[in-house]
Amino acid sequence: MSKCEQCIVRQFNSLKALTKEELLRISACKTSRIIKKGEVIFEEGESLNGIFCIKDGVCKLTKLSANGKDQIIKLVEKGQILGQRSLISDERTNLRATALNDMELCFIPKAEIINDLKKNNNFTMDILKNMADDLREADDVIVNMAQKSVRQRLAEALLDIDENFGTNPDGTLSVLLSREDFASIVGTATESVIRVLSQFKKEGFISTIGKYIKIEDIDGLRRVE
Amino acid sequence: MSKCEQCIVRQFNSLKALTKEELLRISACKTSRIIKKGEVIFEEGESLNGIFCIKDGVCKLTKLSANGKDQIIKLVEKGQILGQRSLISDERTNLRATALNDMELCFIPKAEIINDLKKNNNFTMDILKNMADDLREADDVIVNMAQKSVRQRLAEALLDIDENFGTNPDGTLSVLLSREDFASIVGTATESVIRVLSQFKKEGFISTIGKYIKIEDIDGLRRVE
DNA sequence: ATTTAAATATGATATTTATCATGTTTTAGT
DNA sequence: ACTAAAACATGATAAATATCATATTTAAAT
Repeated sequence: MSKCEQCIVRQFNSLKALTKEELLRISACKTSRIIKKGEVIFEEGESLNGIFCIKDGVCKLTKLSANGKDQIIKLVEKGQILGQRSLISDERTNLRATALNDMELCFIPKAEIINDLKKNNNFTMDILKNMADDLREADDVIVNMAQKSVRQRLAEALLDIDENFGTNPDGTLSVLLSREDFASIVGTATESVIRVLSQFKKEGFISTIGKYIKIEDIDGLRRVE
Repeated sequence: MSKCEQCIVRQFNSLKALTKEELLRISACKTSRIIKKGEVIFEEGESLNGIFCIKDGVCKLTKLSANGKDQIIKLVEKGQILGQRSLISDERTNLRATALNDMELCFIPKAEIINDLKKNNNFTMDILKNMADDLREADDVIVNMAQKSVRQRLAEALLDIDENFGTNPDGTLSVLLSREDFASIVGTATESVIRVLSQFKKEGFISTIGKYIKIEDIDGLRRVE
């Protein structure tokens, strides 16, 4: 089993605020898991009892709507932590996490880390900062959902993925999403996504290489009204 | 100037986690403000440098969209705290706060309370819990915006206000919002709100007394599809 | 009290988006 | 390599919602 102290991934999340001693203890009790693409990491309404540190891969966090459709609330990638809220309260998760590609996760039981949250103020403050950021992002999403068209939201989703998850060597977006996934981010019908993507292609904003999407005119996408 | 130690309002927010000594110090440095209906408490993008404890009244938190329309993200009432995020980071506010009725606020400078955040773990944990709750709520709003119709969202907005802000003695909703405010919560055009409210009236779900709305058939509203 | 402005209301119409139908392409499994 | 299933694509149409126009009512200001 690899050691947390030497794990690079930790630098990208709140665990960086832990002391060497705290890390050693966590390293000793953590368990590693391999999750295949499409597999569910945890279900909506599940009790987590710990946090996941994403060593590799990307997953989607979704919430089931009353109409039976899934809504993607957030994409989470390597370096980030899942299930922070399980540390704060005993509530169940409000989202389901599903792997978008093969993933490697480390699970740290709540019991082993809850004391650090209480005693290491740097750690707590870092988690607070993360939550504050998440909250600000959520506010932006709400405004976009409420005020922008499907076309605009899809353009922004593409830009967002480009900015936050980067591209492959050939310039295609590194996170591979189905049209249905895009629909679930944008909050629209799959057919609408397909139509708008076709338009974007005709307008020269994007191109496709196999299933992958490549942004060809980033300023064009930004200007979409 | 009234004293924080004796203030009932404090019981409803994170300040309840402070010790007697901490409260005394805060009480000595806080300033009280009266805000008239319609006045702006703080602007989007402002540096706050402290938190507001709402002693009386209700305000709306809005974000200006690219299309020039305001989106109401949240209503905040007596007992709650505004500007928690200013304690966590030095970032500017991402929302504007506007009084919906006459308000009484206490302002506590960041410098006086930031040490409590670092030293009093109960206080920090309570703020963390609040943020976690806000985040879960925001997730719900995102799903509703993305997946539900204007009719459903307006019905839920009415139910939400009824549940969280209560009613006047005559049964009308105690928070008075304009049709434009409702539009800004639901994320639709003012005319659409007016039309749907008229429908709800015809269907017997609500009635109006002057400008005030009264829910007549709460289960009917809940069943709106 | 009178005027003015703002909020509410409603109709007509345009635009956006969803839904249904159907066909094609791609992927996965044997 | 072949078959079934899933994903993608596109047209036709329906439904939801926005926009524009125009009254009417209510509130605010002098």
